[in-house]
Amino acid sequence: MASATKSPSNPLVLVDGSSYLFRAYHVPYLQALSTSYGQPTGAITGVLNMIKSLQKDYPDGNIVVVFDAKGKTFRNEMYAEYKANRPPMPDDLRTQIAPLHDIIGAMGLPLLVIDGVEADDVIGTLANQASNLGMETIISTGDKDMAQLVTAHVRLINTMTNVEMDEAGVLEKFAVRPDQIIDYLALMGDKVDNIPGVDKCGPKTAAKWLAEHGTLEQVMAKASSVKGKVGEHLRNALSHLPLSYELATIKLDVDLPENVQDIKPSEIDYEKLITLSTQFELKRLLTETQQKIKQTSTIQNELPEKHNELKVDTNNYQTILTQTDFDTWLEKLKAAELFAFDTETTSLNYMDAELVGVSFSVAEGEAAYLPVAHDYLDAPEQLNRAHVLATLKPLLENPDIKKVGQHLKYDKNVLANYDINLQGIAFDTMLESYVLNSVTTRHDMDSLAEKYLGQSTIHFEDIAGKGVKQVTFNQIPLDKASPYAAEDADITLRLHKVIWRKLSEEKDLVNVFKEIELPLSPVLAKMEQFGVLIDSQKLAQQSQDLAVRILELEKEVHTLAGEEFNLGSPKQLQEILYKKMDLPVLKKTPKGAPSTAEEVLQELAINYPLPKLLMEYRGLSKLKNTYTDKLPKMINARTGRVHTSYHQAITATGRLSSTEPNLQNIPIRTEEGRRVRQAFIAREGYKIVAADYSQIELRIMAHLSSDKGLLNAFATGQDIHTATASEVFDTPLKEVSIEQRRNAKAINFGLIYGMSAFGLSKQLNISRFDAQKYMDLYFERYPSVLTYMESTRQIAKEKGYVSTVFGRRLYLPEINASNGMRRKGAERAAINAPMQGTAADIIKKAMLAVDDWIDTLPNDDVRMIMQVHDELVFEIKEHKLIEYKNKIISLMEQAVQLDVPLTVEAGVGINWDEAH
DNA sequence: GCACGACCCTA
DNA sequence: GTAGGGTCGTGCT
Repeated sequence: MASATKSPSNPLVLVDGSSYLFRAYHVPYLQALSTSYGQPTGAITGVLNMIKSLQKDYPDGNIVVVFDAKGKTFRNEMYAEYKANRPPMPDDLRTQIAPLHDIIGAMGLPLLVIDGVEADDVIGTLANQASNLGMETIISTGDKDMAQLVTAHVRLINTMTNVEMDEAGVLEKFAVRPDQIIDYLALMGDKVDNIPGVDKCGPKTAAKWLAEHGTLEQVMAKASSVKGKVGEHLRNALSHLPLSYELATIKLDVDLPENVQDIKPSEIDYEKLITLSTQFELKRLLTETQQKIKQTSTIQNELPEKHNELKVDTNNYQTILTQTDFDTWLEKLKAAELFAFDTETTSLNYMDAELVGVSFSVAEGEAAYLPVAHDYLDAPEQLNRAHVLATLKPLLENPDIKKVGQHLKYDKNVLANYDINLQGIAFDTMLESYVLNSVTTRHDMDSLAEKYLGQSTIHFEDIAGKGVKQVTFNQIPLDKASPYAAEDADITLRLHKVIWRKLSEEKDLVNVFKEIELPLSPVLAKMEQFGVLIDSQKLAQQSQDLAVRILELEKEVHTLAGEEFNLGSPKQLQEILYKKMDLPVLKKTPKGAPSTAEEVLQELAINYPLPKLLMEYRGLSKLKNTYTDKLPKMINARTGRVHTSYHQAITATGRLSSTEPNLQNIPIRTEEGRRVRQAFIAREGYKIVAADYSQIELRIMAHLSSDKGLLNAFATGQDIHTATASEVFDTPLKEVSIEQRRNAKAINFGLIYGMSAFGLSKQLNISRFDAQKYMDLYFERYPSVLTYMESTRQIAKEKGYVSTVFGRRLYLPEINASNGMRRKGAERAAINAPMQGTAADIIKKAMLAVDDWIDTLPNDDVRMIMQVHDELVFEIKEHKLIEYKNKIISLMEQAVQLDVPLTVEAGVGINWDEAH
């Protein structure tokens, strides 16, 4: 044995990929590796590191990587029990194989995966061919069985331990010659592969016998003369030893697509390597690839021809300061089939944002920034904003001039404040990325550039600073602002090309993008711009009332506790409750501290006075801090209304989210909470109409599962929870008790959330056993629901994603995770996503239909002002209130056609609370 | 000044 | 048991 010695000039290096894959998978520090979205990458990293090390040790070597194929091999046919004791490949290893193959392929290394045989056999065949041709061959493996392949020309190297073995090495290690290894292995058998050998015969005995008799055949012939227990074992093994010998023999004559001398590396696919290393967050591979690209392009640049210099130059960005340059670019924009467009402003809030400049890109690397309002000291003279906008207006408003942008809803809103109605939005990279895969990345431009282009962009913080020292865009010098702004447009166009190519491959996704997300964006913009009217006086009064009550509660609590403390601090509260007052600890937080959460307080409130007061305190201070104090502050001075932002590319499932303020979590469950809703009012002469889908997710479950009982219950218009209770508890509809209905409701909700018996038992405060009984009963009555749940889980595991009725996809990176908690969590998400996601699709389609209808109305009679997942809220003029309300109900109910009817309930009121 | 956990509001 | 956002207190930089 010797450590890696100098290699022959250009050896054939055969890599046993599968053996390294398994070994790397079990290395602790590699096991910890995974992407930010939960895809394990330890085994990939391990194998790549190993290949890298081989490339370093054998710079001129011809590296060929061999993997086991999926499925059975000829050895299984020979011996049904072969490897029967092996557990199936863990899912978190399986998911690493395809990416690893892709990466190795992109590295240009020949990759062999041959059906019906193992990697050993392919390596054996290649080594044999090479050895016959007198080629120096190195087999890189961690598998001792390969020692049988060692010859004068063939050596083994274990790249993980860096131990190399030639013929002498084999003899030293195993005390038998390479040509005796098969005999040696047959005698010992192999527990892991389930190959029978001679009982109690280990390496020592096997080597001893082979030293005495030379071959297995001779050992068997002399079996009768072997004394003692071992002799007996040997004689017992005689009948199966020939089979063991055969199983241990590596094939040398596998049918291969190419002969060894014809296997050559191919070109390195840098682009693919960048994509893959970015996708799987393989930092080292990414850096090395980028370095190699740099080296390669440097070499190209050093070539005498300079004709491609312009092409390579990615900094061909212009700053437009003169009318002449502006005119030139206007022509470019008009001539372009599609151009990228971006605005630079003073604020992320579209209502406050002032336009500072615009940027364009018409081709990769060809971009310009047109500043109009930089006003730092010594700022150069710029074109006049009003003039620029007036000139651009016809272009920007022309629906036939196609634009692409990143999150253009924002730009559309900003431009609306300058009386420009941005049209011709053909693509939006944020939405493209979101539809393509909602979960593997955030959808901001910096993240997208990293993921899809493998490029790091100039970040806003790089040029504007951060924290309190951050300046607004008008303060940023043009030498910094221009490259940033032009790059935004340039990158957007590049991103569009890459993402759209991927998206185009999936018809369903293109459909979701074109028919739902892209047209929805301007509808949301309209809702945001219009805003919601808030009665700030009413909220101010509520705040005052709340303040009084909160102060009272604080005093009472302090008295009970015997000291003053901050009721808002869970930490201080813990001290008081569990240390000072010595209350029982019912539950702990994930970090191990005793919990003071609502459900705990509720339990404690039965026996102690303080928790009850605290619950009231919490409820009221939440109300005051989050709603009654904050909402009036969000009123825009110009419009007198509140303008939320609807985020279209945040949630995994396709729902919208709302911020600044969040209008999707306004209280409704308690009386005090509902008062906040009373402050959501309509303009003079208008009323609030709130229309919501009833039981939409359960209806979708009925549609998706095609369950007869469930479909029938909806078709006949029954109260679904009562109907469920009637079935599950075998009670006539009319005799269903309140308690039974409540339980049925919990089951129904649980199903939507992918529940377990454990979860249901907690929800209903019953035993796990009873919960399981309920669930069993449910599935007995609605068997197709069970089938649907199971097949959804199955599909998720196989494909890695689930889909909505309209083809939207949700990827579940952790669906095959080895961590049980994570896997189970992904399974629940897989169950929930098609229902929640389809509901999101439906209301989005309804919004489009309603918006189309609103556009046909002559006056400003109807305004869609809010969306809360299954509810749309409108401001409607009083004169045709009922007619319009009914029209909206019908549009929402007919928005899509499912196997169940959709029903919408709508209410009217002078405020949002009354409209419910 | 910022990130994070605990808590609580919604569908 | 699903999907979100906002506020507060706390502890680190």
